[in-house]
Amino acid sequence: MEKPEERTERLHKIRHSTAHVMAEAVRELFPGTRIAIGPAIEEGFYYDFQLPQPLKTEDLPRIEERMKGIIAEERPFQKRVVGREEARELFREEPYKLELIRDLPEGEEISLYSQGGFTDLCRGPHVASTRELPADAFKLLSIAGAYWRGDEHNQMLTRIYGTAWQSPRELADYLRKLEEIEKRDHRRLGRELDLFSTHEEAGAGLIYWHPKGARIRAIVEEYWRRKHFANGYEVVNTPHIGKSWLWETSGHLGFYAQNMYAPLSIDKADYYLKPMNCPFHILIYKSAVRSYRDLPLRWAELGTVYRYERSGVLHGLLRVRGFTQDDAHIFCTPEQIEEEILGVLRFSLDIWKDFGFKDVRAYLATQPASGAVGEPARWAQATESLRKAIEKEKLEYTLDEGGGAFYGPKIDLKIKDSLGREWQMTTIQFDFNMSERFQMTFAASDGSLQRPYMVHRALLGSLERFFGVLVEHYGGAFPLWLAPVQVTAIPVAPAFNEHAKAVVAALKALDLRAEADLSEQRMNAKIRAAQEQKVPYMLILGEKEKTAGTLSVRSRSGEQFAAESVAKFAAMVHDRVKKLE
RNA sequence: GCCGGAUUAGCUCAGUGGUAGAGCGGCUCACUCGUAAUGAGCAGGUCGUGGGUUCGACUCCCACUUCCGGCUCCA
Repeated sequence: MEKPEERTERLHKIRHSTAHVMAEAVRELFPGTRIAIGPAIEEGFYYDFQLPQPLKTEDLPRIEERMKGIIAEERPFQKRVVGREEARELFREEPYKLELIRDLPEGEEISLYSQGGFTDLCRGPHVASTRELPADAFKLLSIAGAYWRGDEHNQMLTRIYGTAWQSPRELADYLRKLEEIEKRDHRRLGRELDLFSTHEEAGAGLIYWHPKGARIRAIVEEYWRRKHFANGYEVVNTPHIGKSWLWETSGHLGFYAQNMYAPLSIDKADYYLKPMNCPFHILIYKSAVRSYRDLPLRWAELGTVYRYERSGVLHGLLRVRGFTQDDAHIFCTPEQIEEEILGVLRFSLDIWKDFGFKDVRAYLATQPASGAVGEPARWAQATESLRKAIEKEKLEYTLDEGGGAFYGPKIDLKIKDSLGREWQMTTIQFDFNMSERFQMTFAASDGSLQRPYMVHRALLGSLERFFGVLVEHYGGAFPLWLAPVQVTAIPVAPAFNEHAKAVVAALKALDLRAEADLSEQRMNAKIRAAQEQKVPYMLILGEKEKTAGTLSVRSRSGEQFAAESVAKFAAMVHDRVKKLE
C-alpha cells in the first residue's frame, strides 16, 4: 500500500511530466509557440505559452490527442546537466527560458529534461518514461490568461490548465468532484433557492439579499450579537461617510486611496464612503478620556464598507464592492494583549464550530522587512502574543515571515469546507499606525498617558463572503437553525388547504419558520418542490391528520415519522435549533 | 485593470445574412389526489447597450455593459 507522501510525490511527477508532454504537443500544433513555465499544482498542472494565435477551447481535444500520441511512443525522460552557456545556446529562441537561466543563481545546477524531441529547462523530477503516464487519466480543463511571473506589468501569456491522475477511475472521481462543486456554486444556489441577486443595471459587485437570504442573514446577525455580548463586547454603530479630515488623519487617503471611491461634495467639504470602520471607532474612543481601568474596550460593529475592486475580480458573494464586515476593535493595555488575543482566537474557533466548520488553519504574518511603523518592542510583543495564542489552542499554523501589514502583525484563519476547500475568513490584526496617527491615549496607573494597543478583527470576515461560503459548505441544505424555511405544509388535496393554513399559523405562533404550499399542483409535485428547496421538514396533511390533530412529517433526508401534535413537533424543532442542528 | 470566452423568454439552452425556438417556470382550465414532476391550453423576447457594414443584421465589424475561467489584488 502506497503511503500518502509517496502518492503525492508520484502524482506530482505524473503531473509535471504531463505538463511537459502538453508543451511538446502545443509547440508541435502551433509552430512559433514560446514556452514559459509549467509546474504541477494541487490537483493537476498548467503550462504557460506565448502563442502565435489565440487558443480556443475546441483546440484542447486536438492537443489531448497529440499528447496521447506522444505518450504512446513510450519515450524515456532523460535528465542532462549543462553549463550556463550551453543552456543559453539551446534556448536561444525561448526568451522566457533565457530569462529563467539568467536568474538562476551562480553555482546552481542547470538541468534539462527531454522526452524524445522535446527538451525543457527543468529541475525535475519526472517519471522515467511516458509509459508511466496514464493516457486515459488526464484531461485538459481550461484556458486562461496569466502574466509572465505573475506580474501585471509583464506580457500576458496563455495558460492551459489540466489535471492528471494515476488511473481513469481517479480522474472520473475528480471530474465528479468538479461537477459537485459546480452544483454547489453559491451563485447557482443563490438563484435556485432565491437567496440573493445582483443587477448589472444597478452596479456590479453589489448584493441584493432576497427575503430567504436576508432571513438567514438575520439569524446569523442575531447569533453574532448574542455571542458578542456574551464574550464581553459592546456593539457600536457608525456612519457610512466621513469627511476627508478623517481619512487624511487615518492615512487611508495616502495608502488606501486606490480602493476608495471618489468623494461626495457636501457643503463644500469632501466626504468619503468608508472602506473601513476603524477611524470611526477611534473617534468613539477619543470621545472621552480613557483610563487603564476602562480597558480593555471591545467594540463590534456590523459595518458596511465600500471598496473599489477591479472589474475582473468580482465574483458572486465572495468578492464584491459593498460588504458588511463583522468588525471589532479592541483597545487594551500592553499587559492585556496576550489574554485579549487568546480570547479572540477562542471566540473565533467557537463560532466556526457552531457553523459546522471543524478544520481551521492559522497563518501568522510577521513584521515586513521594510516600511513598518511602530516600535520594534511593540512588534515583538504583539507577534509573541499571537504565536502564544495559536500554540495554546494547538492550532496548526504556517508562519508567513515578513507577511504582515506595515502597521502590525496578524493571524489569518482559513477554514476548510465540506469539499475540502480552504477559505480565508477570520483576520486578527494589530494596528500600530492608527493609534499613533489619532494620538490615542489612556491614563495609566501612574498617571502617565500611554498609547493603547489596538487590535482589529473580523471573525466571519464579511457577511457576504461568509454567506457564500456557508451556501457552498451546506450545498444549500442549511441546518435547521439556519434554514430560511424550516417547515413546508403540504395538503394532500385542495380540500385540506384550510387545515394546512391553520397548522402553519400555529407553527408561526410557536416561532417556527413555516410555509404552506397552496399551489395548484398535486401533492407529489409539492414534495418534490420542497425537496428541491431543501426544506428540512415537510408536513403531509390530509384527512387523518386533520381529524386526529397529528402530523405526518417527512424530513428532507426522506425519512417519515409522526408527531402527536403541533406543539410536540414544535418542541422537537426548538430542541434541535437550540443545539444548532 | 489584463488575457480568453460568453451575453437570445424568469431559468437552462438551441438557432443563424431573409419575419425568433424548446424544456422548465408562470398563468388558465380540467383532475380532488397520501410521501420527489397529472394533463391540456395560453401568455411571455425591440436576441445586453450604442454605433457601423448591408436591399436586409439575432447572425458580420467596432466600442461599451455585465457575466464566466484565470492573472493580479483582497474581507
